[in-house]
Amino acid sequence: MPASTQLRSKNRKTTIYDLARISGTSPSTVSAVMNGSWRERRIRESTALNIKQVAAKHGYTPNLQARGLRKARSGMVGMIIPVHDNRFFASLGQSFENHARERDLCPVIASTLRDPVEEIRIVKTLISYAVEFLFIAGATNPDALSELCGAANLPHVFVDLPGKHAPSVTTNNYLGAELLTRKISAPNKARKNSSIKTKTYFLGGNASDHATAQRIAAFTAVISENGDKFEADQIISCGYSPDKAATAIKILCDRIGSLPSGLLLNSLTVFEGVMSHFVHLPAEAFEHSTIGCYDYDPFATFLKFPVHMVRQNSDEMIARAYELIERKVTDPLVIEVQAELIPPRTIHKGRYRELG
Amino acid sequence: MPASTQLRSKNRKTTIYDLARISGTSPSTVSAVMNGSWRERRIRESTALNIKQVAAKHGYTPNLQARGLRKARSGMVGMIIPVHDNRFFASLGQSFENHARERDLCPVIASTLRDPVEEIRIVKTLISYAVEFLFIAGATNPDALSELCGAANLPHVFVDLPGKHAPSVTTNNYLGAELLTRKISAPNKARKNSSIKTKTYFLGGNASDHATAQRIAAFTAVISENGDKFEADQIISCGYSPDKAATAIKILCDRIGSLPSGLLLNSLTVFEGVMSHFVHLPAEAFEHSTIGCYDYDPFATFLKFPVHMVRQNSDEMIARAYELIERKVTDPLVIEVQAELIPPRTIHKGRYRELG
DNA sequence: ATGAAAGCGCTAACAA
DNA sequence: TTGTTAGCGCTTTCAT
Repeated sequence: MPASTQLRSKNRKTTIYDLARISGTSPSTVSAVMNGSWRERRIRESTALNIKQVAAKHGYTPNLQARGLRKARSGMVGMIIPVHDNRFFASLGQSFENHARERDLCPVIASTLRDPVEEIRIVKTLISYAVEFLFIAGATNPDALSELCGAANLPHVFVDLPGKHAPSVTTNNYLGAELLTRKISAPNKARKNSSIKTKTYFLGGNASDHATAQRIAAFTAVISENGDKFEADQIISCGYSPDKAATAIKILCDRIGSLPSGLLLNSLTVFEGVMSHFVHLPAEAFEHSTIGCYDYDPFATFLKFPVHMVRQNSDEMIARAYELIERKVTDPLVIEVQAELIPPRTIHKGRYRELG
Repeated sequence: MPASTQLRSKNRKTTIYDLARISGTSPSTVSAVMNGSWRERRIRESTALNIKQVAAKHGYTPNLQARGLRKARSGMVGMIIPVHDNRFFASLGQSFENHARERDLCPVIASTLRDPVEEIRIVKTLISYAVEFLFIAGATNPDALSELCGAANLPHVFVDLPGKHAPSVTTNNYLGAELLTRKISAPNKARKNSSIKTKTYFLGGNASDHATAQRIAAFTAVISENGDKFEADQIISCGYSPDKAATAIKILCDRIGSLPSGLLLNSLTVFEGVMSHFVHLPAEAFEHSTIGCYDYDPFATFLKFPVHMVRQNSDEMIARAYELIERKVTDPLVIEVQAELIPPRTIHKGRYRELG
């Protein structure tokens, strides 16, 4: 076939120049029509309509990289989370995305697997893609990330784990843990004068991480205010992995000869590990024990023994984070969102009701 | 301050031109150094080193939009899923991301909320951002998406729910449901001659969706092969919402006067809804009933009554999908990945063991 | 071993 | 009401 009638390469996508040529107009007119600014450019309705039809017919899609390059804003917004495969972070991600779409932004969610090196690499990548702002959830090294963002002039807010150099939205860990500890230690008071041991334990997490530290503070405060003596061995920070938790609970049970009267599990993964030990215990073992978990899984509220859970309000956290961004807040203030206590719904205990 | 010494606007980011000026070299040299192609361009090691230092000092980050525009490939890869907040899809997302990072690609995961219109909008957006390929999980309208991708010359593979115009990786729904149905209907045979009702029910999902259809086919096949008569009322497709499931199970229990002897729940959300009814039932109600669920939650395996679960192998599904992309497969072949049967680990029934 | 210059597709002055 | 044109920051021949 002669060069003059050669078809455009099957692989090259239609551009505004093609559309301009085909519709007998100019690239800038097409541009205005395609990006919706044609009314204020006073382009005739008929022209716009025609161009739109041509565009549809040729399956035109705008090149957002080119647009982003030119406008120096990409239309993308970023969020980093430790993992997708976790109820809490998945909810945060879902909320982030819903809010982004309401604003016609393209959400990009990346997971860091809690690796500080990867975390930095990912933030650099997002900066390179010119995301317009960044939410940072569960950062391992908030300050380093703030520095990166600062250099790139990138507005950012911390979620869940706070940072010192940008605004943060966190759960009110202290209050949540306080309420939870009351639930699991309250029954102890009742049998204060009985022969039953009344010691309550906190299991899981790293005492050095901010959220855990706050929860431990609340835990010890509640224990102490009962007049009970608080001992250091009541805190067992064995990390978050199910395996570590399984080992830790086994050792504890062996040592004290029974389940503790109260047990606060610091995450679902910890709970999962603990369950793999519980499976070996007889039903009676749970009679004088109350379990609480800081985090929520619907099925965990339906176990044989009552479990008090805390559900974080991920949607409100994200809503607040957007507010901070939109108000252009950059001071390192911390907004605390309240978590919700979910009562046990243990089956075979009569009607569905709050046991706590 | 005189214009000549004016500092660059705090807001403008450093470019290769700045770096070239500062290091006394040229943009193309800087470009080669920054994108790693400097060895084959035979740039002196010392030059490269110097440029790298200058870049680091000025906090340079490449503009990936510009690079993408120029190279006509963005370095991003896309995946759409119905929701983030779901164990299975979250796992798929996590695997997708891990594999992408291994290949130095930037993963973009977007959720459609099972809305066909949103689904199309999102794919168009990803096309506009020039993602290099697309994984489509749980599509509501696979064919429309294939058409879009085809027009944009975008390689894509379907995951979970297959498409007709591109390769797919699905779970072997038939086999999974077959195994599961055997588990929950096997006990019935044992009491074949007793007075206990032996009817087994399938609850949840939409009979029209591909995965559910396959599972129902397996379910009916297993039921029938026992010589039991199969009746249409044994399939209750009430959708996926917990509320609908709660209502459906209540109606069923009221109608037959007890729990069915076997019950296959088609998703975790369905199971969740069913639980909110179970909570009203006495312990004895479960004695002659076996429950199975197509999907997995660790805590659901620890309930008072035994629950057989199916866990889909999300990581292998994603690995296969990458293989298809990398082999440039475009034929609509379907690869089936096998799901795993997870036995109950009900507590208070003796040692941790497989009950099934 | 390095530099100059064209151009990726788009937007936004500025012209007309 | 519409067209012309100069870049956005980068890669990539082609020179040197």
